[in-house]
Amino acid sequence: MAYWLVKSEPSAYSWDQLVKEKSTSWDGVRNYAARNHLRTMKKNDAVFYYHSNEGTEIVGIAKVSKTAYQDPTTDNSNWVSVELKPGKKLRRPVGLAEIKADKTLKEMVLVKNSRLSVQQVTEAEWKRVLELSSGDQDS
DNA sequence: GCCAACGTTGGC
DNA sequence: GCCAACGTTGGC
Repeated sequence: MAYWLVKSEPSAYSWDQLVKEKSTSWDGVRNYAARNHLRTMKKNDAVFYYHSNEGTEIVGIAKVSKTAYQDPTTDNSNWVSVELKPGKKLRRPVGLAEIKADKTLKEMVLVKNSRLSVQQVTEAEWKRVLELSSGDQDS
């Protein structure tokens, strides 16, 4: 299983909205690197849900419920989307400042290339974020 | 609201 | 195929 991170501005589509709708088509991606990641996603892959602009924190874990298909918002077959459904909300959101300050996490794509909207997350990074979100295991 | 970083476009 | 110009993103 692979780990990912997707970004969304809460004013456009928030975690709460995903929870409420129970599933969403992750479309509108118009960046080749992000697109390639979407294509690589497998069913049940785990996806961190990051709020950009407002909050700037990882708030929850989504799951890939349907692998890549033609993006319904365009006729251009270059672009794909996947279907995501909400998994668990983090016990405590993990903020960007915290990520930047953490030894394990400061190499995350989120820090290195903050503009990429669909990113890969390593297993070590995944586990570390979960540690931080569950509280007190500070380094 | 500002600005740096990045991706894309288009002229040559 | 290079590179300057431009638009967009996102942190602050």
